[in-house]
Amino acid sequence: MARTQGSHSDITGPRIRKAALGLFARHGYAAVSMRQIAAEVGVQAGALYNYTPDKQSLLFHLMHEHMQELLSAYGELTQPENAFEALHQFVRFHIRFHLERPDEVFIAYMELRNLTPENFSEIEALRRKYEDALEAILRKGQGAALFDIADTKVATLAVIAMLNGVMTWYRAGGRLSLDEVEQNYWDMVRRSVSA
Amino acid sequence: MARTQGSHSDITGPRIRKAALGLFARHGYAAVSMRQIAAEVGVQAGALYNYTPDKQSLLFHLMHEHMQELLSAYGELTQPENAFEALHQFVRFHIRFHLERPDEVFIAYMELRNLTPENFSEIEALRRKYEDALEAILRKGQGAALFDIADTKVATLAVIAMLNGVMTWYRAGGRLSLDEVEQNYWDMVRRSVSA
DNA sequence: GTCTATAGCGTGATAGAC
DNA sequence: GTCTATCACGCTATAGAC
Repeated sequence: MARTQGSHSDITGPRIRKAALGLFARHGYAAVSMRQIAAEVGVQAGALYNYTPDKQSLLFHLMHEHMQELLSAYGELTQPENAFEALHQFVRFHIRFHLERPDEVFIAYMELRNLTPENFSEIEALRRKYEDALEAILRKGQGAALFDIADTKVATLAVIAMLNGVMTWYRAGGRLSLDEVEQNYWDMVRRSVSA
Repeated sequence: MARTQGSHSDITGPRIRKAALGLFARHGYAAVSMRQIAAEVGVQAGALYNYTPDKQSLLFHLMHEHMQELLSAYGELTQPENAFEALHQFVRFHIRFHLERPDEVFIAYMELRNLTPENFSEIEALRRKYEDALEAILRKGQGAALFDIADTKVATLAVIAMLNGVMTWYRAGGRLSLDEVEQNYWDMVRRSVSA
């Protein structure tokens, strides 16, 4: 399987990131060595440094790309005028997007402390932008008397935390279908903020 | 500060666990060395092995003790007959207990993958017992028509996930008092499951 | 019970051949 | 672009003096 010689600039890079993604998610950034990543790709450890200046950049790249994709995917949705519908769309989007990327999500939440301070700030800013999108919906619905929320910031974080919980237990092919899961969470989120 | 000789069997053990707790919470189990823990306690690395057979046992001990305390503290509460009141008590207990032990909670959630399979199973069983306590409340309230829940298992995990979210942002002395935080979350939890 | 010293190994990253 | 070889260092855990 693994070639021992030759040029693969176009495919080795993605394969390294994919291997790092899986290993970081499974064992944690600090517990994974560059040699392990190289072995999974089928190259020697030194070859990795043709694609990343260091291990930290590998982690940052994965997290940054994930957050950018999250924001751009959500940004492409057309926002319903009605805040109630907008919240419904957010809930469905959040669950579906995150369940499709378990490794990326896991890393984005668990490995924040292994980023350098500069890298941490950058990722944190992106995460904040996503939270702000939800908070804007809650504020709008509160203004329209659709919602009854004591504190929109707390509610924003509570809703996201509740939705993130689905990652810890949902497995495709389990007792509940994805649609049923979405319906379950939407029922709870809707009622938790409704007037 | 650090003694260089002498006997301290009665105090060094707890100090090691306390140092490990803080370092594991801040930097992660895999990223913390026995030398770092020893330095914080003020002894040499070799001395740690008078108190723990290895690093893994240190982690397991911290997580196991935390889960035991959680279960015993909750078990000491007198359970209200009314499921609505029982849920209210659970929410307040969960928030208060967890906010009092940020390091222990952080480790209990983040370091599960760094446990050996045997140790993982043991911790997981304790966590499951705690979840079962909440699920029993939801089932009881559902039976009494106090709650309207599509799936009690999903609701159990959703409520705990929502409540755990408070750990990521609450800081004593911040904008909201502990009582206000409890009230906010209780409002949301109550409505999310109410008939 | 703590120390010093060290065994045995793994780490991230680099140099130079091909 | 990948290889082999290596540097310089850190790691867990142990041995034996005190």
